[in-house]
Amino acid sequence: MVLPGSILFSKMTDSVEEHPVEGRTATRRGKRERLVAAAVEMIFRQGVEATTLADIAAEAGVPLGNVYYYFKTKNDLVLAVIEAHLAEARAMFAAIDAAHAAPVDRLKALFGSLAERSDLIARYGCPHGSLCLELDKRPDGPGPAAELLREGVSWAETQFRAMGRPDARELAVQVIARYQGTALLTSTFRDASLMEAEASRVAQWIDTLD
Amino acid sequence: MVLPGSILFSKMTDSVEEHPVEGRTATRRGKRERLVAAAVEMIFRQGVEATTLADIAAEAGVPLGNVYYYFKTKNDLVLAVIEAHLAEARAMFAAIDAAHAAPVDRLKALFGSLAERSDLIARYGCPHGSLCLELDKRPDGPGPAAELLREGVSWAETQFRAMGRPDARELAVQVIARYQGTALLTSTFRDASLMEAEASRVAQWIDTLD
DNA sequence: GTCTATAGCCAGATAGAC
DNA sequence: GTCTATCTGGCTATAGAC
Repeated sequence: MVLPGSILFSKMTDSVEEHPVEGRTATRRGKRERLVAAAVEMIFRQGVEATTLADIAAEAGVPLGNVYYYFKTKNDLVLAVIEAHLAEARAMFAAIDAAHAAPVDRLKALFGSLAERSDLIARYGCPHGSLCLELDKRPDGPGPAAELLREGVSWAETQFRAMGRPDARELAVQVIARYQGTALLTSTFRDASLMEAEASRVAQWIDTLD
Repeated sequence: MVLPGSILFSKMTDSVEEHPVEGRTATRRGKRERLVAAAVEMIFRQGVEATTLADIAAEAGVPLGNVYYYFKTKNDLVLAVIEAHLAEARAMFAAIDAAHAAPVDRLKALFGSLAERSDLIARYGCPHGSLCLELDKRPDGPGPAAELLREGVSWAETQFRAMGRPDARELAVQVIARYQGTALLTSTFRDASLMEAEASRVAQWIDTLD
């Protein structure tokens, strides 16, 4: 099965409008998207604080000053990054739902795709967890970043509930926590096999619940 | 059972030497320790990047410029913070080992004490995981911070091995990953009950392995 | 050993020509 | 809409009096 490429690996296409009725709109969309894609990439690799707007602008091939035409502040750009991750995550869950009817298969498919990314996770960790943890340290809390984890928990809860589990919520929290914790150890120890081993363990565990 | 207070909650005592044979040494030790304690606290709450030396100096009641008498760079101070956490973690494991002979009880004791800290974890997360994740984003990797997780994995591995489990290493990785992942969700959602629920689940799980 | 003042740098953000 | 040049502030780190 092929899942949609994560936003992390496939840069967003600089979609040139197919019918560029108005040149300005086409250009604007392209630059904005490139900036967000560059920000997603750089923040994934370096974290929010360590990534400068100059880094992002350079990666996107946009002059620094021009960034402020699209985003009033750095934080606005970070919010756009979170939105992009959210949209990507939702697309992935939708694709899994479309490809598999049984909740058991859906849950296994999720961990299968995570295992496929184990190399990237070993290098940079899970982008959702990283964002939540870093933004959580801010005075105003994680804010919208928390949605990144909530989305996964909700989706998993739906699957467990469809399996007839009354403890669906708890199981969903557990399965996401196991993934996030494994991602942390996988990246800290730079050992992709940890995530792969966890994926197969989760698959077995899911079967015992069915 | 009472475990030694974590470095996170009990500030290091500004130990005035009981026999201050030499005034200078006593003062120096006190200031250095206060700086490390303040750094541990501020970095736990705000993260490494967001914490300035001015923050730390103010918290410790030391003039900013004086910090450089004790630490050549900010990074040196961060290393001292990691060392302090390591020492604290080792002390905690030693205390558990001393209080319980059976590995099953030792593992349960660990999660019991983590559950007791659930409120603090709900606010700021696990300091070890936070440090690993943030420093992992640096060009040179997590460096010595990885020891923080390795220490826990090694200790857990020893317990599982004493239980006669040939898969002790894998089990140790799993149990630490479960804790770290739960800590992330606990702090992101500001819900201490997640950690408490996980602690009792782990206790049950440990029993099934015995 | 201690502390004040400040140097030097680099980030986010803005002004304004084009 | 685009881009260069620059302002402003805050941070790490140092100089040097005491």
